[in-house]
Amino acid sequence: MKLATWNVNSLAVRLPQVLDWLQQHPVDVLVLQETKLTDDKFPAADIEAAGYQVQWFGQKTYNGVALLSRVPATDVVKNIPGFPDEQARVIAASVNGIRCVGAYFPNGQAPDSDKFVYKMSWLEALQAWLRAELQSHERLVLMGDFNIAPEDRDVYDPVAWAGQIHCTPQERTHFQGLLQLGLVDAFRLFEQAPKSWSWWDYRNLAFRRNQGLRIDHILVSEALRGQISACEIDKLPRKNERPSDHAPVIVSLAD
DNA sequence: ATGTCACCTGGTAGGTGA
Repeated sequence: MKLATWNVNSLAVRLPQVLDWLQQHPVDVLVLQETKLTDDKFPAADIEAAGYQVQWFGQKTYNGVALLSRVPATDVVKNIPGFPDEQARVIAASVNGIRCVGAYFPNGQAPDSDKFVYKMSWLEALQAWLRAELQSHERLVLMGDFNIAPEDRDVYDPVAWAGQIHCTPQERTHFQGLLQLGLVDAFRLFEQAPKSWSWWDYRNLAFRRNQGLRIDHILVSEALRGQISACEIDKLPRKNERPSDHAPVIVSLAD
């Protein structure tokens, strides 16, 4: 079984690339972030024609998430229960006995901004909810755009980025808090090339220079850890014409 | 060089968010 996450930065723009990518990588589950579509505009028919079930949860202009699956997803949850939020950031569902949580974590903008305060409270709520969710769902995968680079080796220039958004101690502490729930960063279960990133700024020729961050992650629960056989970032879509600024991340589970 | 992209409003450019 394969699961993947991809921040597509507008599904209206990127739908052809998503469908192409699914043909090349027929994963069992794909969660999307930054669909940027209201629910009435979501291209469900095109996705279903490609052989996927789909659940979606969006809003105008910003945010928006979706969960695609080969087999029907059940017990769908949208956003964090008990955390009222006007922003559409989370979609969760059970697929093949695995609780799949797709999330678009707040960006946070800057450590001294109101958006950072929101990011911190959102992270608190996420952690509390996942702690409970793990009680009832031993086999759980949390994946998405975390907007957190967990360690300096996840940053192309850790000195320049020290204390900056995605790299603050507060954000990194929250990431560690997720690990302390019993989740593990699937990417780091395997030997990886140095300077492996999942996001490159559109500016500054950042992709050509490989100046990026690893901020898209797949965390798996302890009950699944022994089944994880691979975790990779697929850089190829970032080379497309009109690419998303993020690359997909894929995890493979042995049956 | 903060050198781009996507989306909005309200027009044919400017602001916002990432």
